Amino acid sequence: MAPAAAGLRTDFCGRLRIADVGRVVSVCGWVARRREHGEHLAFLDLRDYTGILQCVVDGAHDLRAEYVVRVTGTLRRRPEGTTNPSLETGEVELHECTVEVLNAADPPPFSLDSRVETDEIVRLRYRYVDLRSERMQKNLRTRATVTSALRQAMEGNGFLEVETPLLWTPTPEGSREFAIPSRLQHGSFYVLPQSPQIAKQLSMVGGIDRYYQIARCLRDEDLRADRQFEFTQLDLEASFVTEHEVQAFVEDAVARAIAAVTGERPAPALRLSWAEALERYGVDKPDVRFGMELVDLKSVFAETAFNAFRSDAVRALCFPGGAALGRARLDALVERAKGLGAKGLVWMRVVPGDGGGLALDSPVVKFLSDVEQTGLLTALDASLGDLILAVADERRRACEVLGQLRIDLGRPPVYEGPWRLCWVVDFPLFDGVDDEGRPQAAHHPFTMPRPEDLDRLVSDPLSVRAQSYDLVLNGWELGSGSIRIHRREIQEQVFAGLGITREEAESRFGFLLGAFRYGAPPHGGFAVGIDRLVAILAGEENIREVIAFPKTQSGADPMTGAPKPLTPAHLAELGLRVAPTAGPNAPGGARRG
RNA sequence: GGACCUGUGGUGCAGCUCGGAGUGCACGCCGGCCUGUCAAGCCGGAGGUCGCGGGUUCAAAUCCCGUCAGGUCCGCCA
Repeated sequence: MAPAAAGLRTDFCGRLRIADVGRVVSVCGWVARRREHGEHLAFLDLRDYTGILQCVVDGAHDLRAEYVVRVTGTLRRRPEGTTNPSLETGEVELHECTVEVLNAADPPPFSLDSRVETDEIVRLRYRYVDLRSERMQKNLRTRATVTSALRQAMEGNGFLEVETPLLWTPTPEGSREFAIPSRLQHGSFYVLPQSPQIAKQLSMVGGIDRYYQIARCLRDEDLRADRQFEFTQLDLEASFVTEHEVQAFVEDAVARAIAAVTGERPAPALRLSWAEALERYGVDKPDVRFGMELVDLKSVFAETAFNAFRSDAVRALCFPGGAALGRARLDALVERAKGLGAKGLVWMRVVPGDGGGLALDSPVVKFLSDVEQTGLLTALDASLGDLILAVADERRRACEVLGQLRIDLGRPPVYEGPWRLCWVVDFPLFDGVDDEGRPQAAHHPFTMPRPEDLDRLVSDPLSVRAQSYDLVLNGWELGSGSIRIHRREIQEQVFAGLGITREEAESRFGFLLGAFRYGAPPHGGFAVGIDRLVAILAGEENIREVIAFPKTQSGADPMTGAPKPLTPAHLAELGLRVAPTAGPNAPGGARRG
């Protein structure tokens, strides 16, 4: 819990209470605010990470915001009528104070007051100041609470923490890797690991049995609100387990982390197959906190005369209260659907009908029979004032477009509880084909197919299901995992399915395939995105808010100025020459300061 | 690679549609007054290449083009 104060101070600002009245205490911190009342009275709000304490000081002190000071005085109960219920220390104050300025400070570049939302680039440029804010203090402490709970859970389940290399070997395929030039072998490179995937599998061959690591992963892909170049995963792998045991370990760890922050263990995770998630929610990371599920209307429109609905599939959803949307808003929805790849979008308002029933208001209603209209309303369980959105298209596209519209229209902020964990299982082994018609690995090429689907690996690869699974929290993908292939002949079949030749496989993953000859146990694992988990628990929609020193969307660090050009001497030492077309970072190129 | 939004004293905003003197608000900053405040209060003051470049115009923060930076998203993230 709270550490004992030591060194220059006897106490922390935010922890002093009525019970401490009469004690002579020393506190240290930053000047949060001062209120001066002439030459001989001023109030000084002193801030450390625990909170704020009011100190009554002689007005003659030259104290400014963010000065670092040590205050020694006697704690007393505040005079009648001057308590401040909005402070945890609001019943007490420090008086007869001696103030030592440990360090003066320039005025801060922005207010640390939580009421003012400062532009993020300013906060990032002066991140060391921003970190003093209540928000960042709380977020980083939430993060530490989460990682601590995850470690405890993993160790409680017998997992061994093992570190894996940051300087790894290129394994083309997958996400783009950051390259590190070798000084000792010019022209050769390490890469930073996009995850410790292969290393942890090798640890299983090595008899570690249960491995975990709070691991930094690095991917040179474009950044997003929920994606940074470098991010942190709870990475784990276990031997002699089925996917159910892996999921139980993961769910226990995540539930404990949630409980450590919220005080409450979440309900057990739902389980959905990938196919069911797509059918009901139109995405592979369903947000099951709200309804608006997708409905199959194919049977309603089996014989329809409406050409647009004579399609491979007709899916719809019902947006409660959406009939109030104006025409401009509806047109925007149609455009959104087209932007997502749909041929079109049909909207229908549910309005009062003759004789007290329900009717549809839509440009296409004249093409629909009475039976179809009734069937539609029944299938969607629509009520007066709702808006029905329908897409007719190829099945998967219809589902995916409506799934996105469902999120656009109905989704609460990610951090709004309840915490609804959801396993999505039975992913396909391959997901579509590449430009040359070869199947693409949906997860990664070491994922074990379902045994009953093995015989279709060559004849019908796209129908093969994998022993892989994702964990979803409130519509955010928290992580994914799988049972791995541990037998060489299955691995070769999957490589064959992916169009990877024996020679290619040997050059890319030869060391892994070699290892598998020497007694690889059945094994599987998972990785949990800690930044995302913490962001949700901290009530943030952006993982930058739970990372001490994040990068901007263009991959820059406004505080340090990284990335920067290397000196010619440094480049020469690494045996590198920057191509003249490399842009502003090239030697001699323009570069802002 | 693409779409959309944003850029105005240190900070947060208004001004931009419909061009007319850097005009305004709040916080902060500097100076003065003030012995119970807590977003203290009162008085005075300083502080601006309106992101940058070009164009249109008698005249541009405002209209047009380009560019840079930040954000959200698509592509991308096995």
